[in-house]
Amino acid sequence: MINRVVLIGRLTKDPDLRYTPNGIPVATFTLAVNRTYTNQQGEKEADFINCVTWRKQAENVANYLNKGSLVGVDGRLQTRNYEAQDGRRVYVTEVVAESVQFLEPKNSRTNAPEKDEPLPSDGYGDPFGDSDDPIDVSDDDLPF
Amino acid sequence: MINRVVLIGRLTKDPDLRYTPNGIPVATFTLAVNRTYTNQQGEKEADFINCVTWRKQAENVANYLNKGSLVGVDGRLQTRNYEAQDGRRVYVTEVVAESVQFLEPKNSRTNAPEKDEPLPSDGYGDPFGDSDDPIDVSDDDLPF
Amino acid sequence: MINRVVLIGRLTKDPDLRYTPNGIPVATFTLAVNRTYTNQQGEKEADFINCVTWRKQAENVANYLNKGSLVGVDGRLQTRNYEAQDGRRVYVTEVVAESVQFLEPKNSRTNAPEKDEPLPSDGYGDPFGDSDDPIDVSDDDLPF
Amino acid sequence: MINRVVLIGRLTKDPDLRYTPNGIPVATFTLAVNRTYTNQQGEKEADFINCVTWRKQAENVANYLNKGSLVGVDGRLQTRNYEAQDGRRVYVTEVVAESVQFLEPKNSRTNAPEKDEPLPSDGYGDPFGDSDDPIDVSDDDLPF
DNA sequence: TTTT
DNA sequence: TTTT
Repeated sequence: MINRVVLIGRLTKDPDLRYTPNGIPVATFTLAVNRTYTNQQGEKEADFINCVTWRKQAENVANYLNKGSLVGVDGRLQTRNYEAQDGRRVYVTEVVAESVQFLEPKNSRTNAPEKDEPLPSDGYGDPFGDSDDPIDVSDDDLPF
Repeated sequence: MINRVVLIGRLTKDPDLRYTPNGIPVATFTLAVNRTYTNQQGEKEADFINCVTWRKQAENVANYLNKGSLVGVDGRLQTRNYEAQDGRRVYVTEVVAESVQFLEPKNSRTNAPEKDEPLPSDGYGDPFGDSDDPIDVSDDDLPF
Repeated sequence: MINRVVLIGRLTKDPDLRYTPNGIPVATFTLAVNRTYTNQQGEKEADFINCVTWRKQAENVANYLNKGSLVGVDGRLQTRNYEAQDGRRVYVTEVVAESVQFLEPKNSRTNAPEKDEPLPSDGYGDPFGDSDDPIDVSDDDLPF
Repeated sequence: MINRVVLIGRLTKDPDLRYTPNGIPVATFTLAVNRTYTNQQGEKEADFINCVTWRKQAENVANYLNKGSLVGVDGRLQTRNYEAQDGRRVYVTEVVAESVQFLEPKNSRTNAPEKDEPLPSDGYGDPFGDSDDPIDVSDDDLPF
């Protein structure tokens, strides 16, 4: 069925690069997408949208983007859920970025090798949290 | 900035119609959007995407759609957060449906007047939950 | 660069299935996409958009769709130009349908074998015209 | 019905600003959208897509963009046709840009007052040609 | 050259 | 908490 998302926005922080147990690169990042309308209080004028990308694209994202980079994303919406430490079920809606277009002159990141840590052996965790909650996602679930 | 979502899917249950304190209709519904690829286990083959729509469109959705209805949605992604009963902050990503296209022969719902209950006076609550958590959204935040 | 089109509309006539010299199936069809606004005269209330699709998708389109079928299309815009019989250059803007979603209960076409004629040996012609103008498109130009 | 186009590309030349007989601004421009795939010959690697925009957006486009400017466009596909000088009917497919996002630091154009000539009194002509063919489009047909 |  |  049709499921299409197109966004232009800026990374709220440096992208996060990890690897599945099988060695497939996964990059996650959050886009701030400014709204066109302004509310009366002038507050909450952006949406913050979590994105995931895989393989070569993931490596490019990690190598060439950083906090503040302007990008275009073409992808699709995905929902998943996982069990948090406290046993609650957490529901996640995120964009799987099939293509990421860099909209600024190349500005290669200074290497941040601490980002290249492997994933926990049983999944890719909560890619947008600070914790490392394992979740039930394996290589079999890779979207492409 | 560009923020565009287009979906085709089926309502997972009847839409929910409420009203803001100022009397503006808000309908919420969840779309099951089947994925094109199939994972090896044959499991989790759909995404479940929460949608909101306002005003006339909200009333049409409530009047003409029900569980299982096939629709096309053109809209944008929105993020919000609100405080749950237990004090945790809950982050929500949903689609604001600017237009909803009905893709099946009209099949007017039998009236379900219990759906037309007003919202709590301080916001439109957690539109996708069963509870009535008030959240800090007022008429000033209406997207159009 | 980002180039994305999503449409819902009805086929203005039966799709046209041809083959490149190398045997790759190409289906073309035109979608009538009704406009949401109505002009004062009530005239010209639809856009008529030419679409192309390739390979397996082309065969499915030819086998399962006909005049009046309702479909969703996810694809991209493409421009090409070719020389007409009278020497003029003709510019074409069309949608390359990467995915076509059938939105109506299967209603398998009665076979129309005269549609399955091969393309002229030097290209796929003007797929939306009645003539068979050869154009400078070869298998090398296939978009996927 | 759903009709959505999102593009990122560069203006192939300065935008063209005109006015309808009723004084409504119309800007036209062509976007070069680079393809992601490369054909074997390395030729024809972009699509050239005609766009129209109206009113305030038209004036902004004319004031702030020029040849080479990078923009994002969110809009819809439109088809029209008009009679050429030689009596042939010309079919046009173009994008009505509902929003145009400037993707480069402001670089205000030097005024090009010769662009601000009014339209012929009976329509907005062939906005992408060099000629001034009148066509049967009046203010009544304005899309918004 | 246009669909329900 | 999920639709055909």
